Amino acid sequence: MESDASKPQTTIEWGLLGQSIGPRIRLLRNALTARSISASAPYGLPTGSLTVLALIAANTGSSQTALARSAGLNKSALVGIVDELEARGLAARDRSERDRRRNSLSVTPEGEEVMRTLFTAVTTNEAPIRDALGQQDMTLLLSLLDRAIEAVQEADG
Amino acid sequence: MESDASKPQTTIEWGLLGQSIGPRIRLLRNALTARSISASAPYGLPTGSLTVLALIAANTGSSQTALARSAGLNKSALVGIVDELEARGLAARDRSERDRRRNSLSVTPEGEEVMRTLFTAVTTNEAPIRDALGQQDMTLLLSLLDRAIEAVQEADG
DNA sequence: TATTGTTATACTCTATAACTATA
DNA sequence: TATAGTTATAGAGTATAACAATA
Repeated sequence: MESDASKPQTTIEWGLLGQSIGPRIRLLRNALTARSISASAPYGLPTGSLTVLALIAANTGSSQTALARSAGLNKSALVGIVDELEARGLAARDRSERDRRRNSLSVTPEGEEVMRTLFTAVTTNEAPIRDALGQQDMTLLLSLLDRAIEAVQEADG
Repeated sequence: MESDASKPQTTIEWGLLGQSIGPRIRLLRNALTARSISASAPYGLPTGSLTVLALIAANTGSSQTALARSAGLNKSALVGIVDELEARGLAARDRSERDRRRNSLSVTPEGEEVMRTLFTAVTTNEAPIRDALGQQDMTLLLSLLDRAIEAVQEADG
């Protein structure tokens, strides 16, 4: 890790969008995705799979529609992800007894393991941010993001 | 605007990823993109174009490579965006005199106008977030995001 | 040799619309 | 009729690799 004083390291000049959140979110997403792909490629799982896996684990028995809403995804988009998780034996689909239209989702023991392994990759991935912000500001950032998420979800109905 | 007490409106349970920034960024990006598309569709410009336009305006004479780095994009990805902006007469490419490999980018007067029009769309787009956070927390969120961006950019070299 | 911009190409992610099976 | 999940399909966004022009 070299400290390179030759880099200007100026904050990006956003111009008219200086007070807008969109461009920043996009940039961060691109950067994190790029890092995440190289980190999780060995496991052959696409970026969003771990998120879905974690959501299933935290909401066992959830339906796919409910899960899609939590993940901010279209229900169709979720099908393929769950397909893959199921094919790898990481998650299970069971028909709900009470409403046979619904799938009841759960994580398998294998899924739990993979989840934890990938979790360390994510943590490593985000380490630069965590290090730069420190524990306190990181927590603050997360809570502000949660409030932002809540706001857009409410706005979109 | 109805206040609907019937909605549980619980914060999403991220489980293992409760302290991770990635899933939240992804979700916000999806939500904002969806809203942004419906907002800017009348102008026929893809989501990222306004960001690039604003960056060009704020950094007149910038090269494409420099711009790509600022926007967090691959230089190849930027070519198509600039192509479109140029085709619509919103931005101009001129060969740099001092280094004839480089393009010197600038925004046309027409581009300035479109930029301002689209800016109002973006502002409307993000209004729910701004309203929910208030001016102070919004500013705080933006500055934390900027620090996060700086951190990942430095980490990625 | 190294860098800027370009092209060709392919892949990931996500959405829309139409379908089925249940309710 | 309405909802949960599925399929088929299409589109936006982005990256990699190879190339030409210039340094």
